[in-house]
Order: sequence, then structure tokens, then C-alpha cells
Amino acid sequence: MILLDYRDKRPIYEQMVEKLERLIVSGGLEQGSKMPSVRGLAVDLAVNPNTVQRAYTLLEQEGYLYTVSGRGSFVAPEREWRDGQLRRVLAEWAAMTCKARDAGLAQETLREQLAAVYSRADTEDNGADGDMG
Amino acid sequence: MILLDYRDKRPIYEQMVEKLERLIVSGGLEQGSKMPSVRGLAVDLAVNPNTVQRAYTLLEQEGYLYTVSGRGSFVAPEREWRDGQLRRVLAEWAAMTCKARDAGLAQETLREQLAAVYSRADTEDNGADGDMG
DNA sequence: TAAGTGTACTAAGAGAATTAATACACTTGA
DNA sequence: TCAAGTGTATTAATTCTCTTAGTACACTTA
Repeated sequence: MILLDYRDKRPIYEQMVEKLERLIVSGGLEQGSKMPSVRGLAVDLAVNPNTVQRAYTLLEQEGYLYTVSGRGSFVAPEREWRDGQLRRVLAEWAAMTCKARDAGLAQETLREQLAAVYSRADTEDNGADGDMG
Repeated sequence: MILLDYRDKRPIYEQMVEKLERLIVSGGLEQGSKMPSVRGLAVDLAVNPNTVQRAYTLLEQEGYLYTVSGRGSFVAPEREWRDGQLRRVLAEWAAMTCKARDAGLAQETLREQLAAVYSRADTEDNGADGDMG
């Protein structure tokens, strides 16, 4: 199902979350389908069941899975995790905006930057080098 | 000069950075004046010189100090650190905005949120010199 | 040269984060 | 009812990063 990269410095559970998340978003796992059991996947990947459990818990918190105790974990419908995703990012963004406001940045400045970011919708990440002077 | 709080769970160097930063911003240390030497302050606070060194390095990166090897560290002029501060926060904010954009949030949504954040600027009333160009 | 300054490198210690071990609780079907 | 499957909780061992300390080096000035 997924493959672990042992050269990856991140913890196993984090790696699993990323890969499973990607798998779900890409449609590799159908909505409503049953996930492998905690123990099953643990054996499969040769890790401790608790590690799988941790990954599943995180995925559930993000809305990608839902769990029925005694039955198993299942892939959540897209609107569940998509909304959750957006909500989470928006909350984080608002917090950052508060911080910017408190630091003394003017609303106009941020509005300009906002427009700038959306005009260059090509680059990957890290729009850290803007010109503001 | 400053006083360490040993009940504070944060690392010493971080505490020092905060207190010295506050001291500089408040005008408690005059621009261009010489900071205590790394060893001097270390003895004064009963910590290792490297800890002071680390705090000074961070303060320098943030523009609060400048250093001349063999001579000492000095308080930087206000425009240095004020601009640096704003630039840093703005860069962080822009990065976060890129992330929000990539997650699929619409520009309109962020514009609304931006306005919302600035309309409830209630928690702090004083120190309202928001001149930044 | 000597005494002051900041700097670089390495290692020890502490604490948090990660993973493992184990026992418990729920659901289903024979 | 029981057995085999499932997720869950608690605690312990381990690993690892961060912080701090020790020490030696390099630069500036008098």
C-alpha cells in the first residue's frame, strides 16, 4: 500500500500521514472504503501498531478518516477532509495576520502583498523575498 | 542590566533575547552604545559565555545589534531593527499566504478575513503610532 | 606584548519526542 | 457464548534534538 523511506529523517508516523494523505487526495483510496487494520498495516510495514495508530489518529483529526471502534477505519468523503483542510489553513492564516497587525503592519500593505501573491500563482512556496523598501 | 527568571521554562538564551530586545525597543539602551561584553554579562548572570554569545548572535540577526570583532557589540540605530522586524513579519506572512493560496483558498476569502482581523483590533488601544510608510 | 573583545568547535547533560510493550474494550459471526 | 477481528489507553524504553558548558582560536587596541 505505501512504502517507508528509512533515509527520511522525519518520524515514521509523520511519513505515513503524508503518504496516506496523498493517496486519499489523489483518489488512490476510494471514499468509504476500509483502511487496512492497525495491526495489519503494522505487520505489513514492520512497525509497531501504535505507530500506525498514531498516524490514523492524526488523519482522523484532519478529517481524512473516520473510525468505528471494533469495526475499523474508513476513508472519509471528500467534502469532509477538503473543508477541514481549508478551515485549518484559514485559521492559521488568520493567526498570522493578527501577528502582522500587532507588529504594526498596515492593512494596505497586506492587501498589496495579497494581490501580489495571487498574481504570481506559479511558484512553489516561500514567497519570502518580496520588495517592501 | 537584566534579570533571569529561573522558573521560566524557556531556554536562557531565548529569555535573554526577549529581555534585551525589550530593553532596546523601550529605549533603555541608547543607540550606538556599547553592550556588555560576552564574558562580562556571562559572569554577571552566572551563565556560560556561549549562552550570551548565542543571544547576541540572534539579536544581531534581527538587527538589534551590530558587532565588531575584537571591539565589542553595539546597539543598532532604530531604523535598522524596526525595518528588519517589519520585513521579517511580512515575509512570514507572505509565505503563509502562499500556502493558503496553494491550499485552494480564494483571494476574496482572504480579503474578507483581512478586513475582519483589522476591524477587531480591540485588544490593544495604546501605543498607536502605526507609521510605516 | 598583554588584556580586552568576539568566534568556532566539540562534548556533556537534560528533556522532549518517538516508538515499543502490554492490557483493555468494542463488534461481529460462528 | 466464544473467538477472532477491530480500535484504544497506559506506561516504559529508547532515540534524538536542543541547550549549555568547556576550551582553544582570532582580532583590536593600548
